[in-house]
Amino acid sequence: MDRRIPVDDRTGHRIVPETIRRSESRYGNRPTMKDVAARAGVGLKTVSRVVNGEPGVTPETERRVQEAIEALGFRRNDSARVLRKGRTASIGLVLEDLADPFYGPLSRAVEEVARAHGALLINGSSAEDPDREQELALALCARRVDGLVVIPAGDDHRYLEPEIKAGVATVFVDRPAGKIDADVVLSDNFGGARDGVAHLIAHGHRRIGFIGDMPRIHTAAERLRGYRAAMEDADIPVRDSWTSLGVTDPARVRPAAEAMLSGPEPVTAIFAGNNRVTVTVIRVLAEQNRRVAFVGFDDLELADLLQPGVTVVAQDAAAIGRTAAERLFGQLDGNLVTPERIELPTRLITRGSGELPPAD
Amino acid sequence: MDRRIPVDDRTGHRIVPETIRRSESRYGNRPTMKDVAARAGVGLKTVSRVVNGEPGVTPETERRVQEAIEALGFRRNDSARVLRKGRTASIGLVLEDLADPFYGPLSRAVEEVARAHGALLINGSSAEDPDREQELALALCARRVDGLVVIPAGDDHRYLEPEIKAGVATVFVDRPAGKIDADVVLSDNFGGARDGVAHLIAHGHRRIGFIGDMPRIHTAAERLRGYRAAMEDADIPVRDSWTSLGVTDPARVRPAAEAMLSGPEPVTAIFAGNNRVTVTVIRVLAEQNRRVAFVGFDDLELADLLQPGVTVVAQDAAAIGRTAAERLFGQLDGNLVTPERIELPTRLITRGSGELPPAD
DNA sequence: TAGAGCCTGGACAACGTTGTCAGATGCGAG
DNA sequence: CTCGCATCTGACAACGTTGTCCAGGCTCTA
Repeated sequence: MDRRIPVDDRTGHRIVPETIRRSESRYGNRPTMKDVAARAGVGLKTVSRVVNGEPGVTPETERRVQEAIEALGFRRNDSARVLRKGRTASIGLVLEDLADPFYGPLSRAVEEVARAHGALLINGSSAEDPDREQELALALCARRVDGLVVIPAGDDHRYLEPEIKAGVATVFVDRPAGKIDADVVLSDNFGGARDGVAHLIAHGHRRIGFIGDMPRIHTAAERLRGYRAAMEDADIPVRDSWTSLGVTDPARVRPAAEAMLSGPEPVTAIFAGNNRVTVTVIRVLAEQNRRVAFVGFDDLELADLLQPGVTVVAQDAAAIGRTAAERLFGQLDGNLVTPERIELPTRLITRGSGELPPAD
Repeated sequence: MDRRIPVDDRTGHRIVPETIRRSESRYGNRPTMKDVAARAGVGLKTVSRVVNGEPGVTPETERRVQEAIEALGFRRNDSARVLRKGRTASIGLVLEDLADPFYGPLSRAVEEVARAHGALLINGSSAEDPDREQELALALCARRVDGLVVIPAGDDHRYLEPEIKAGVATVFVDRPAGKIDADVVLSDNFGGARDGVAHLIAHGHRRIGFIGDMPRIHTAAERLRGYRAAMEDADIPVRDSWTSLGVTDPARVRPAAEAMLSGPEPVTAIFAGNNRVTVTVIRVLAEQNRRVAFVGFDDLELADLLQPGVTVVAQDAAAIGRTAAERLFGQLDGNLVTPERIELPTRLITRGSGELPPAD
C-alpha cells in the first residue's frame, strides 16, 4: 500500500487533490439541497420549502422536487439547520450510571417528554465523577443542547453559570445544584427515611442500624437526617456503632452490617440508605439465623418474592424524570422564571421484612 | 394571558419585531469567536487556533485570547464545527426501552466505547414500534451521527440503505437487520435456550413448557428453536399445549403458565423465553404447592436470593454493547468492510430452580 | 546591512441550511 | 393592451466555525 500523499514542505500539511479531499472530509458524499435543486431543475429555496412543508409551491414543482429527493436519497442536514435556526431540538441528560436500574426509567421518562416536544435526548454517564460530569455537561452545551438535566456528581456547578445565562435551560435532579440557584427535582429523602425508620420503631424496634453512602452526597445526608429525626422523635439515643456511612460496595457493606448485628448492643433492625446497600444487606440477613427487620430505600424488582418480602421506601424514578423534563421545557417556553425546588413524595411499601418484631 | 402575536394575513406567519425575533431565534446571545477576537484584539482564526490548541500562537497572544474567552464565557459552537468538518463525533443508539434492565448496561457499554473514541451517544427508545424505530433512526441520521447502533423493532431496514451508502456506520444488535446486509452482534439465543432446556432434561424432566415472545421477533424464534432442538435431541415429542408464544405481559403469561401446570399432561418444568416472562412465571411458581423446575433466559438481580435460587441462561449485555460499539468504530476507521454476524455465547448459571427433580 | 527563511496573524471562502426580498409569471379588470 | 395583483420562484446573505493562503515582522547569517 504505497499510496504516498504529497506533503507541503513548509507547513507539513498534506496536499490532496480536490476530488480526494472532498471524499475525505465526509463519509460518502451526501446530496445537499443544491444537488436536489439541480436535479429537479428548480431553485435551492424551493427545495427548502418542499422539505419543510412551507406553502407557496405548485403541486407540479413539489412532485419534481420529491422525485429528486427520492432519487438522490437526500436527507436534510440538521447540523446546518441548527446553525441557522439557533435551536437544536435536543436536550442533554447527565446521569450517574445508565446501568443503574434507578436511572433507566428516569431516562426513559425524560425521553418521552422530550419526544412529546419534538426533541432528542443525548445522555451520558458521569460515573459519579465530578470532573467527568463537568466535561460531559460542557460538551453537551457545546453541542448547543437547548436544555440540560443534570444529576449532580459534584457539588459545585458554577461552571454552568455562563451556559444558563446564555439561555440553556437547566434542571437538577435527585440532588440539588451546588453553589448556583437552579431548578431541582428530588425525592423527599428526609421524609422517606424518617417514615421508614418510624415504621420500624412502630413495630417495636429501638436498636436500629443505618447503612448509607457518604454524607457529602446530598441524598445520603438527607436520609441520615431522616433516620436521626425518627429516632429523636421516639426519644431513642443513637449509638455511633449503629450507623455506617460512606460504604456502598458489597465488600464493605457486608462487614459493616455484620458488625452491627454482633457487638454488645446488636441492632434488631436495619435501614439501608440506597438500593445497592439494600441488596447486600438482604444477602447478609438471609445468612443470619435470627430474623432481623429490614427497610430499604429504593424499590427492587422481585422484592415481593423474597422471604420475607422486602419492605422499602420507594421513589418514583419515572415521575422524577417526567417532572424534571417538564420543568425544563417550561423554562424553554419562557413560562418559568424563578428556580424552584420540587420534592416528590416517597411511598412506603410494606412487604414483610419491615414488620418483623424485634428478636431480642 | 392575552399576549396576542400579530400574524401576517397572507402567510399565517407570525410577525415579530426584530429585537424579539432575535432573542427568539436563540436563547440569550452567545459570544462567538468573532466576539472573542474583537475583545482580544486579534483575528478570528487566531481564536480558532487557541481554542483548538493549534500551534503558531505566541504565549502572550494566547493569554489574551484565553482571557477574553474566560471573560465572555465563550464556548465553541460544535454545530458549526460539525458543519465545517463533516464529522459529528456522535453516534446514535436506537433501542427498545431504556427502562428495561437489559438495555441499561448495554447502553452504558456503548457509551463507554464511544467516550473512548471521543464521541457522544444519542439514544432513543423505539418502544418496540417499527415506525418509531425508523423515525428515530432517520432523525439521528439527519443529525449526521457518524454511526448507528440499532436494536431492531421492525424487520425491514431497507430505509437505512441510502444512509449506509452515504457512510453512516451501522451495527445491529440483539436481532439481525431485515432485508439488508449489515453487521450484527447478538447472543447465541438458539444455543442458550437449547442448553437451558437440555439442563432440565438432564435433571430428569420430559414434560417441559416453553413461554416466549412472538416468533416474529428473532430472539424469540431462535430460543423456541433451541427449545425444540433440545427436546428433539432427547427424543421427546413436544405437545402443543406446552408452548405459549407471543405473550410477555404478566396478565397473559399468568394464565398461560397456569394452563401448562394443570391440563392432562402437566409440565414438570418451565423454560421462560425472556426476563419479563421469567418474573411472572416465578410469581406463579411461588404460589404452587408442588415444586416445578424452572430456567429463565436473561439474568435477574437478586435471582440468587429467591427460594430456590433462579437458574438462568445469562446474556452479557455489556459485552454485546461493547462488541457492537467497537465494530461500529471499526467501520468508521475503515478497517471493516464485509458485514459480519457475531454471536456471543450465553452462560448457564445454576442456582437451584433448574436442578429440581420432576415432581411427578 | 541586506536577504533568506521562519514565525505569527488575519482575510477570505466554504460547509448546508433558512430568512429576506425582489423578480417572474399569469390572470383578470379597466 | 396595459396595469395591478396574486402567486410562485430563486438570488443572496447569514449562521459560527475551520482550511487555505498570503502578508508582515522578526531572526539569523553572510
